[in-house]
Amino acid sequence: MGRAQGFETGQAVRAAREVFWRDGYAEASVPALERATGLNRSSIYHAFGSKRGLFDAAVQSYLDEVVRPRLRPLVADAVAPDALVGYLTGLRAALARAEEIQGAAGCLLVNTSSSPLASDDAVRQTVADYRAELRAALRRGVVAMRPDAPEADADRLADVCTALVISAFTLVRVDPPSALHCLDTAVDVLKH
Amino acid sequence: MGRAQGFETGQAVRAAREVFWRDGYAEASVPALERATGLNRSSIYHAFGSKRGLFDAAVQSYLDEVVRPRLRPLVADAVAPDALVGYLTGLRAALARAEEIQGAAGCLLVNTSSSPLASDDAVRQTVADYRAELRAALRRGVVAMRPDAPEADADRLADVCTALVISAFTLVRVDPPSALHCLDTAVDVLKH
DNA sequence: TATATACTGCAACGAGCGTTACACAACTTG
DNA sequence: CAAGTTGTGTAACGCTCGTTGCAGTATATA
Repeated sequence: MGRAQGFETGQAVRAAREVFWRDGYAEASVPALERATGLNRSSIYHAFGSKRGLFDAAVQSYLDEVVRPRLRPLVADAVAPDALVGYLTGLRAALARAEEIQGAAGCLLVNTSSSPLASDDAVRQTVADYRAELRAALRRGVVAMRPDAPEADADRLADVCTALVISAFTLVRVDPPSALHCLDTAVDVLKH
Repeated sequence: MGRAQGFETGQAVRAAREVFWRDGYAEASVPALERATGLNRSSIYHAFGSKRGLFDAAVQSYLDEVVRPRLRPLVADAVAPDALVGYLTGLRAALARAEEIQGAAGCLLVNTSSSPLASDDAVRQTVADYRAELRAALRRGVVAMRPDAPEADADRLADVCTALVISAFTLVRVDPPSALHCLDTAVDVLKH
């Protein structure tokens, strides 16, 4: 009963996500979020309670719609031998693309981890979980690639790949060539 | 001629540096900088012109007093074979220590690279140079460790180490164990 | 000692922030 | 059709931000 919501929630969250992605939590102003979502403050605060509530929804949407789809081939029942290389090259293309499309660059969660919001326990947990998820997926890719390698080698390779990916995210804004080079190095490392 | 400055510039910059390090540029408020440095706004603005001027001084001080001293053994005339491992273990200790002492964590420049300030050309250049400097130093360490290794191997090892170090910086705030593990992995990789 | 110069304290500025209050419009339910 | 509930628009709130003006103080030079 009552009036129906005049906008699609998922679409609004997606628009807000881009702003948080580009500007970070603190520097994403509510007026900017209004503009991006096309919503009035009233609608935002009614639907999400606060700026932080919208951010949390954006993070959830980021995990569900950006991170996990990209990692899916690495957590499938049967992981293809070249799934990890495919992930890395796909990510490379995405990083290069994101650079020119708009300001949103790198990884929303990695960006967040170097901000004061990282002191928030909920955020900290989310980012830690994300890192563990990424690492576990990459490890699956390593194992699919080299089924006979010792566990210690798989662990080490997974750690190295994870670090190279995170570094790429970190560097995209300030040094895009280095960022892309990180992912190339990851592919290179996997072939030795 | 005229009245002498009542505070030591280097000391004030060092105090401000900690605040920027902990909170980032945008979230470091001028009142917080006043408190940390013990200076009045007037003194800050007279000496540094603006908040941004103080930040630039803080970055310079960070490079001169934190980054370069730590990298010195790696750019000496004769680099010791275990200089790189020494750097990594020293950094590990520093990361673990910084966690408990105060909020300032990770690397001031790496933290900055995931913030909107990274869009500033001067900042971007500084961070890019820093990354190149770090990578070059680590490469020297690799070469000192394995004088007979092919160039391509040295490059790859240097890239991997650089990425592991940057990842460690990125993760310190949200997942300290993983951050320390990155540096352990770097040492591990160097021994294979 | 007189004068010019440089540093500091106090107070206020305009602007933007995130948030809230309230009235009105739209629609579902009885 | 009436009642009740929910979404939207307008306006303002109190607060903090970075910055500036200005008077006053301390020092170096002449």
